[in-house]
Amino acid sequence: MKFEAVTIKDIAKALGISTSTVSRALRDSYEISSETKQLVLDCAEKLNYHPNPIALSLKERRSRSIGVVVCEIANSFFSQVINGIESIAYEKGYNVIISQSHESYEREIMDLHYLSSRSVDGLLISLSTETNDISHLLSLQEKGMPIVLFDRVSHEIKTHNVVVDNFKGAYEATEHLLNMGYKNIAAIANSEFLSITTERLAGYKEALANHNIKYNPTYVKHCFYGGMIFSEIEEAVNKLFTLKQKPDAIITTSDKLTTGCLKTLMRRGIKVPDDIALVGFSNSDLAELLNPPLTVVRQPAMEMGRAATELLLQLIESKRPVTQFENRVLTPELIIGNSSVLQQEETIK
Amino acid sequence: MKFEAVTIKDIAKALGISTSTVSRALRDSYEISSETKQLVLDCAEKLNYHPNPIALSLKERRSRSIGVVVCEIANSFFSQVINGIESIAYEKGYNVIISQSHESYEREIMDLHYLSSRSVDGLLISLSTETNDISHLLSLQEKGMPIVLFDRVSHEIKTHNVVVDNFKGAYEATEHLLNMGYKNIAAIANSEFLSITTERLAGYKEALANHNIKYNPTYVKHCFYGGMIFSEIEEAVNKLFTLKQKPDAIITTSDKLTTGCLKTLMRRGIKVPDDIALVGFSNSDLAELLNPPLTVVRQPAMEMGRAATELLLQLIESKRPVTQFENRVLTPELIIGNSSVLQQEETIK
DNA sequence: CGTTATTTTTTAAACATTTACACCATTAAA
DNA sequence: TTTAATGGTGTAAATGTTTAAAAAATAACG
Repeated sequence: MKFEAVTIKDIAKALGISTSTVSRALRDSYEISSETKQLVLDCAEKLNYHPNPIALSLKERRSRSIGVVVCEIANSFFSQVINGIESIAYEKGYNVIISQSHESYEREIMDLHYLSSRSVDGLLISLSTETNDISHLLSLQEKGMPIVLFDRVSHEIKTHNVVVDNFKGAYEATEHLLNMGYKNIAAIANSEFLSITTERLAGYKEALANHNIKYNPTYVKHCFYGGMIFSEIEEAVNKLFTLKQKPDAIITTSDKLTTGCLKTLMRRGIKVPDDIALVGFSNSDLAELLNPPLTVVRQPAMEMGRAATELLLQLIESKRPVTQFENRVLTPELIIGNSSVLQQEETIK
Repeated sequence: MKFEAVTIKDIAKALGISTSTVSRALRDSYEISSETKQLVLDCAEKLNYHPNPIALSLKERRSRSIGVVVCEIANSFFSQVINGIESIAYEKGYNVIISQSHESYEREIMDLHYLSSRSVDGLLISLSTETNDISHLLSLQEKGMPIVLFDRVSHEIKTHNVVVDNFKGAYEATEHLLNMGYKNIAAIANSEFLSITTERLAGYKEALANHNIKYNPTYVKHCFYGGMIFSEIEEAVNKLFTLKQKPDAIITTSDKLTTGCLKTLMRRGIKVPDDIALVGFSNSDLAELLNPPLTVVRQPAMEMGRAATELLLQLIESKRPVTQFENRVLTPELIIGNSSVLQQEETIK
């Protein structure tokens, strides 16, 4: 049922020469006379010859493919990152093999096993929420596998990183809320394991401090699965609303948390921003269409995918072992909607 | 820089036996004595042997990977489909190589070339908007490449298809608008080339006919690039609003068109549903959070991906050539929001 | 014409694996 | 005792390609 392709042998046989001559002619080696070259090229053309990438992979011990592990494909942020990855990979003749960890540590390990056994030439990974031990990555790296982390990174592994300035994103979002007159700002954040969580919360705290607002730990709720389990978010919101001093604003630190939080508020009949303001990290194209149009911190996701892939290919194609690693930091963008702007205060600036 | 893996040879050398014995022992061949088997297995374990899939691919002339071509990854519908594809592929030990056509015929051809030269074992494809000639698919199929089409299909190629009941989805959406009292229902649709367009418009027309509303061709606007170019949608909306008899409702036939249309209406300050109602095909998770909560036709995207992959693997793994092809039709779901329900008429039913 | 230098081509090994076939002991049957 | 069958293992070829090394063909030169 498989179509058998034309091989170098077929060309050799057709022309009555050896396969090595054909091989060299095709790669335009200086050792082959130009007549023979032309002959081979014409014949290859005529027979519609295409080199077999698998045989090549076997020979060269490289597959010209890269593995990607994200927690979920169907997520605006990650699908945009993948878009960026794909664009560079396509350009450079690599293919992209994608797998999802579904935020599970176990699944992440299996994915990595799978990808490395499929002999990808390198790996792009954004850690799962459950991952706080990265020895699986370290051992892969030790065996020589080039790895680049993006978004959810770890400083326990020495390699290229691509992240957004999470501190800045959260700082600006929080400051924006403060400028709008909000004083009791709660945060709904991801798992404490994740780099994005600590960095974003740090920005949040710093903004509070700089505006002389005391940091209140009960205002910070963590959703371990980042909203993959919806009840997590409901619970976080509920807890915030049972506090004596209810918050007047919420900042959420990821796409799923942001939309999940809005959903919960809407279902509970809580008006945004009248009852409570909301600002969140989100890469949804629909932020401005939401009710209310959402103030979001938007990450240059596509750019992140592109940068990570470029760095990875650099690692893969480097002749000598790389020891100097780059930590590329992209800039997030605060897009102001109505979810953080009280109607009557809209004139405040 | 590449880590050299343990091979069957290393095991053979370590135990002083031949590679063929090792190979057979590992695949648990009946020809090998159980002592030898145990010896080999233990040794393999100890050396952390993993079979080289590339060598296997070369030998077996199959790569255990499938190629996917969609127009865009960062799109709720397609990312959900990919999620489904990935889940089945993972289960069955195949990997998924994704590429995007970006709605370009030329790019689609290049993608297919690329994937087939990478010797994927089969292809899953949803046609680009520009594709009205599928000879590239036919010639691939002729060479023995198993192909399954989904969502945007063509009846010019005999193979498995997985689609949603587009007629029904559009019919029910239109009928819903009619039931809500709307009479002048416009449609913003994709390229006329696409199967989804004709099927969905057919459902729309049939619903009108069954409610004794005359079909008005000027109410139907096509966006060739399905809203990938935003101005297309603006133009379509503008044209509808310059008609003498302005429509009182719009039905949109795809994700991008739906959100794009809502965006245009919002930017123009047109109130939905007060000024005009809107119902659209969409797989966004955020439909209920939009302003207004959108009435949408939702496709079982994940299910579609799963079904298409199952059918493809069936083709790939079939011993004998398959001649009976299945056209699997899934059922869409109409989710009613507020975008199609006039507030004062909310009681009408 | 014979020798050397140069150009061109072929041979063979390698990449990791599978498998038809051959081989060699045993052991059972004749 | 010979023959045949059986069980276990090794040899070698095959998958498609590259490449070092050997070989052959050609050219140059005295």
